[in-house]
Amino acid sequence: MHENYGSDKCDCNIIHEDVVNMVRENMPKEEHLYDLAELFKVFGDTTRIKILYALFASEMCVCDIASLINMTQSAVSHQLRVLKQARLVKYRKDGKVVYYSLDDEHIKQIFDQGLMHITEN
Amino acid sequence: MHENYGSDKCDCNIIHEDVVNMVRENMPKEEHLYDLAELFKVFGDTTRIKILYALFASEMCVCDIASLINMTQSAVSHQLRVLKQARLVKYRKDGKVVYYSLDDEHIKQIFDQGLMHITEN
DNA sequence: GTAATATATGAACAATTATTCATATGTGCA
DNA sequence: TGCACATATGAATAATTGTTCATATATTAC
Repeated sequence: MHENYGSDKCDCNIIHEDVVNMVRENMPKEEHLYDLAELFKVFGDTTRIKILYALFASEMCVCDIASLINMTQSAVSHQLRVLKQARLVKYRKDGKVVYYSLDDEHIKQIFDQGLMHITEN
Repeated sequence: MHENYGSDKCDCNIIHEDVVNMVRENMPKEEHLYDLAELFKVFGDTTRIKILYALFASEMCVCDIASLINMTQSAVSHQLRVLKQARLVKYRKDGKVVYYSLDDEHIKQIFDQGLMHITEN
């Protein structure tokens, strides 16, 4: 917690210095916040969301995923690489076919909470 | 569930039609998946993540937020608008000062799960 | 070997977006 | 009325990114 929150760039006066200091103490590390944003960037694309939801139900090969979500094989392959780099999916090879599956325990809960925000009201 | 998952664009053959059909049945509505991606897009930016984490600790005015995260007042104001449009924050006015606070129950849990993904290993 | 199929990947293009700068709005105070 | 301050906003710019297209790699079957 705390650290690395300067105030060089801000162009206005601090109004409540006590509040700012208190909040600063409770901020997670910059690095964690950066990584968190990077993770959510991965979730911030409809194609990747669809792929992940598909994999909730079953492991699938690239072709089947492309067919399911109606995208080209190339587009799917590019996005699978992003998901793999984010350690969200893993794969196994069987001949020329590559099967992708989920590699994370938290995604489902994150998505469920997200859906609750969307559908509430 | 199910609906709207065609296969016109796919340029390869379905290998496992049974799996594809089963997964298709379990897919949420396209619209929900789109909205979910939109929500995560909002989370997918370090500045907005910082703002939200700050508001976990306390309501804050724009100036204080800018000072805390070391960004210009203008940049913060722009991002607060994005967060407001996503129904993630709300505000109250007191004279010329505008205080922002969280307007959602789920964000914290989403972030906590995200951090668990990041910090595991 | 060759052909066919599944997947991966690099380059290019279009679209989106975060920040900056300048300025507008609105409030309080002298 | 005029000035100072807090915030909002429009336009411009730079950077990022998703898809497409062409092509490379790898495996199977003949």
